[in-house]
Amino acid sequence: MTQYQAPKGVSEYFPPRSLAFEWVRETLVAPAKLAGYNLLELPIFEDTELFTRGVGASTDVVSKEMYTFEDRGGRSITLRPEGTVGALRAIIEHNLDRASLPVKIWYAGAFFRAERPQAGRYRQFYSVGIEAVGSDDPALDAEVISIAYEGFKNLGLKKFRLEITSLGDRQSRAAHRIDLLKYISTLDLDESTKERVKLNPLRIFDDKRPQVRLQMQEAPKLLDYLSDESRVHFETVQKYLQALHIEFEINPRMVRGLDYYTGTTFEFVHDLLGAQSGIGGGGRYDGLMEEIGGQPLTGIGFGLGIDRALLAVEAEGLQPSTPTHSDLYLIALGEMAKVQALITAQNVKSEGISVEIAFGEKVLKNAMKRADKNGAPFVVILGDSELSTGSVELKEMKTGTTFSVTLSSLPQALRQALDGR
RNA sequence: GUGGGCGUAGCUCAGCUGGUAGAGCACUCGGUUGUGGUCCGAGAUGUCGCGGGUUCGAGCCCCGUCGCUCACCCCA
Repeated sequence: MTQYQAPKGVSEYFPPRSLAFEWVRETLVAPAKLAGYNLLELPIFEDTELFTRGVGASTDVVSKEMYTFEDRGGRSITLRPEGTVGALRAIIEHNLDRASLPVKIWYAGAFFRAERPQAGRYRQFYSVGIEAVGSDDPALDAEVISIAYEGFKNLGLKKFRLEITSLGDRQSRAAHRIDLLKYISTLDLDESTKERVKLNPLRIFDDKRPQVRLQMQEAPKLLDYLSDESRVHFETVQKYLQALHIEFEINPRMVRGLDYYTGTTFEFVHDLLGAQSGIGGGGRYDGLMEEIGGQPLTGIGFGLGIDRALLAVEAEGLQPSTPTHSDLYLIALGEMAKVQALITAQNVKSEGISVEIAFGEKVLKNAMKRADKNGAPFVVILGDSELSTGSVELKEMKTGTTFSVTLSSLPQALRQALDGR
């Protein structure tokens, strides 16, 4: 065993898998950019209170999963467990919500939760998120959902589902809560579950244990308590999704782990991932801006798990579209040739062609083997004869054919050859 | 925080009822001078996670410990 190991439960990506990770991240971000969302680069830590206020003290995330520490000034700092609250804080702090609404931003990066790791669950994980603040138009809900949907679809994923529900507005939930508590009080539950119910009775819908699920079969569902306004909003969102040919199922038992969600709420689940099947989720948060000191603006957003999306991609046997090799492999024989190789590589790269130089190779045969392993479609050898004539053989590895080009015209010749393949 | 499984070469793993370690892949070199893929040959590689115990002797048995992993709780 090596002396130093990465901290427990972190996900690390190195070649070649890091290329797939990068591709997943960019693919998930792309639809947001196309819809006019712009980058918001955020700190990875915030004042602890921001999360306890925003995410909600009753949540597991806040009550037992935060990486919290004291900085040198005695302030309580927490590594961000999710992205929405920090994004809204930045929007408020920098008055981004004074411009035309809705404010539409995206972000990507690491998040932290101090949980016991398992398949698809890490202590440091990566998400892509978007937030749209300042509009309660149901069309915005549909857009946000469609952006996530397009991202997963563009990865090539097939075996994922979209589940949606509405958590209603304040009135809807107050009415439901009374009946739900009444129902729950008749159930036979263990102590820790009763405690959870006290904090947020909706949580019990998420319990996976059969003895609890069974008892919850007949529980009153929030969807049946929606106010007229909430119900119309939810129905309109559904209508839009249908128009976009985005398939979904309504899951009245869906509960999100964060307290701020209201109204439209959704989750993307993948069928091949085991216990941690959620690859993304989000929803409206109509009281959150005010909660953390901003204007009373409504908003909606999502977080998509890059780690889990990558696992899903691999589970479906999909390949990233980005190649792991360079366009050209450049072999230099001798000291003089090495200088020329560096210069040639510079010229080739200026044409936007990727090139790798064979470093430290003395034997041509071995250099060729390496070229083959690299997978580059073209190879050029630079030796004494090439230096004296100023012309090189450009070899296409797949066919084994070579053609002679002058060093100065190599970038253009390569461009042609690559385009012609 | 609770429970199950597992820790042997860079990777995937084998190692029978205890006798101080092996395979495949990968890697390095070679199969006559500057041309790869296949094939053949040669080579390097391990404190068998760590500590203790039982034993003449432990990779194998016992205890502890650390780590990884899967699941529960919960979530991306």
